[in-house]
Amino acid sequence: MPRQTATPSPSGPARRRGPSMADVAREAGVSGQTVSRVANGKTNVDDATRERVLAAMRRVGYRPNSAARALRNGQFRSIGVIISALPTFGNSRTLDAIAAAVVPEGFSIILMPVTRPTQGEVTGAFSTLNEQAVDGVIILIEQHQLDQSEIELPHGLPVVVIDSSARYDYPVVDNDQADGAARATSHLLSLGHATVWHIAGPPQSYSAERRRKSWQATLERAGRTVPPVLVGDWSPESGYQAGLRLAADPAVTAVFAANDQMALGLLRALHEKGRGVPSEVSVVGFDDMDESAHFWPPLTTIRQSFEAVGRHAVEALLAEIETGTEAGEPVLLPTELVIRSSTAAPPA
Amino acid sequence: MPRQTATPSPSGPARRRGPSMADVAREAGVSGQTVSRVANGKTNVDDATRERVLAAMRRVGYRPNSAARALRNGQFRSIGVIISALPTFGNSRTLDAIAAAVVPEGFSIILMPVTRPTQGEVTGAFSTLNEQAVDGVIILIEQHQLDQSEIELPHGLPVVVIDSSARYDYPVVDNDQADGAARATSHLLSLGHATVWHIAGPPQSYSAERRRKSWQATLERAGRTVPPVLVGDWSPESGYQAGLRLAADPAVTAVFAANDQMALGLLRALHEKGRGVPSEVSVVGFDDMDESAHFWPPLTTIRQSFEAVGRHAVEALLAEIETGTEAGEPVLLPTELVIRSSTAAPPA
DNA sequence: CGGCAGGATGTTTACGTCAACATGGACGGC
DNA sequence: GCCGTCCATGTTGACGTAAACATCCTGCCG
Repeated sequence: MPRQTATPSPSGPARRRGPSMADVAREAGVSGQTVSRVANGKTNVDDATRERVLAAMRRVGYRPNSAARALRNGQFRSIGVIISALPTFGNSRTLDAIAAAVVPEGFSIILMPVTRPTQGEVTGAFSTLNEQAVDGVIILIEQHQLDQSEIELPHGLPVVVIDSSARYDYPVVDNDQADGAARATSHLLSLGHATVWHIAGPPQSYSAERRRKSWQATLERAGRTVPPVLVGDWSPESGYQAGLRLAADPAVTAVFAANDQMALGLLRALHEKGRGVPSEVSVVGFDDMDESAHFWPPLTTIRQSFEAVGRHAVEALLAEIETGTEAGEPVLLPTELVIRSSTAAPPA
Repeated sequence: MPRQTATPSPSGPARRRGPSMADVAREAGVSGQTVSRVANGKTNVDDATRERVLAAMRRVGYRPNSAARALRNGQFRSIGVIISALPTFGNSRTLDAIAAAVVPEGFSIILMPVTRPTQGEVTGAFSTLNEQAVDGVIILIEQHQLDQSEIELPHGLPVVVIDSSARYDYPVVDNDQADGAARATSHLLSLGHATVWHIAGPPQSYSAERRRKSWQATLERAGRTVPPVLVGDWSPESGYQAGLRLAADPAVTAVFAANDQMALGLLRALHEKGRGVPSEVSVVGFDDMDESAHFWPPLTTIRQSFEAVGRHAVEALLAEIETGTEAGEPVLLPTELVIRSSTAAPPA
């Protein structure tokens, strides 16, 4: 067998390009332009011709090349979602809502995960943003994470932020954290509790801070003493640790946890220490996860609508892409108190 | 002020195209090709020239146009993920792992959510697949959902499936469902329980079926009676309903729930009926959610590594894209039994 | 029956990038 | 000192699509 001479054909990935409009045009005996017209549903094409082209498309297995289309039209019909902590309850819900809202508009979602910039590597979001590939961006990470990352938003790129932080220069959509925390606190107060303890989220989180401040303001407005804050990190484990301390204090009769996961850890701590819920201690969470209705006892909590947040964010972003002008006022979606079995009047 | 005459400028969305290589080239006083070479990190460029080009890029705010690149190279450097039920624990975890694995390779993730084909609308995945926009696809939905959807995979598109179903013609990556269910069942048996009840997932789900069969086989191999199966739908509520029935039967001392969420509902039912866990009834789940360690009592469960699944899926897909040949054998990842406090020996 | 409107279809061109080839200058070997 | 090499850089063209413009045909009006 003779030594194989260098083949001129591209050796590597065997990049078979699919059939193009020209192929369809040849097959149907029309010009490429007519194929384009059919592909785009233009009306000024004879029915017979249209049928012929459609048949040819099917025969050769034509699929429009989105890259060529994007190049030609100067539009990608896709939006990026900068996200970290994707598997988080709220984030995955919101992402799902964004995806659902975007599909009917004919846009695609490009995921731009923010990874820790390990040893100077560029983060995913950064490298993707560094090239033109999306028509707009929805930011689903908290302010402090964005600050830490080396991401710089390209000038002129439409952006919508999902967060409550006031520091952003971009349109913002979020649930009304303050509203929810006030509802939770008021609910416990109205049951007759003298005051309400609080397990807060991490202080870097704007949402956590917002909930904490609103809890505090609600207590002060009612003229109650404000107990010291316990600080968690959203995780069940941190709720458990805080709960262990709370359970040891007989004065504690009502606790508002800044999310349902910490509430879960708290419940476990109370059970372990033999404190009855809600007979001795009432607990309110925040989020209303699927699981919360089946915690033991079923958790009273604040429901926020991640679906609505996702929908509004997409709406605002698409409007900005369309018109080139930023949406005006921030959007704050109301929350809802869901009363289940973890709250009751304090022991007599 | 005179009536404004029709401006020749494009009225609509004010589609400002960003600066292109030509702009950078003009600014730097070099040819477009040299800009291209710099942008792609080619070595055969004089250092001084490179610096000049880099500076020009920064000055004009150049970002490469990925559409033009994709068109030119015949490659999109992006992979699609066909997904339904994104907010689900396992799916969001897997998606995150996929995204993380894909970024270092310089690929992007395009989300292709499967929406119910309401009144003949095309689903997201379908419409996206219908055009060339990705180099490969990872399918993260179950066989029966794919069958129901009107999705047809384009011929020749590299595909990897995350599922255990044997019916696929594509490379498959998944956790070893049978392995996990066998571990769970054996664990309970080894504690001294006469037999093990089972709350199964929906029968359309291949994973659910696989777990059920393995549970049954394990019992039979040990010569135990096989109790009737209770069928749930993965939700905590369905676990609760099944649990209500189980709690009423004093013969029940050990239950294997096909996922942690149903186990949660089961726990609630047992508490409500006053049956002690694990003193009277032992419970094992499947998944090892973040929350499971803080259920009451902390749940013994089967941990599966969604991270590994995502990594392997990406690896297989990229290899297929690269070489054009399908990966060979299905990959089954082992599971792990995590023993916590919801299991113990049966009451004497 | 000339002329003209309007619809169907074809031709040209540009979108931004990069492989392939072309050019031109510096340097080393003989 | 001549020629061949190698390297930096420039020029050309093609990827697939669709807007803009050109052409041709049909049919209707005066």
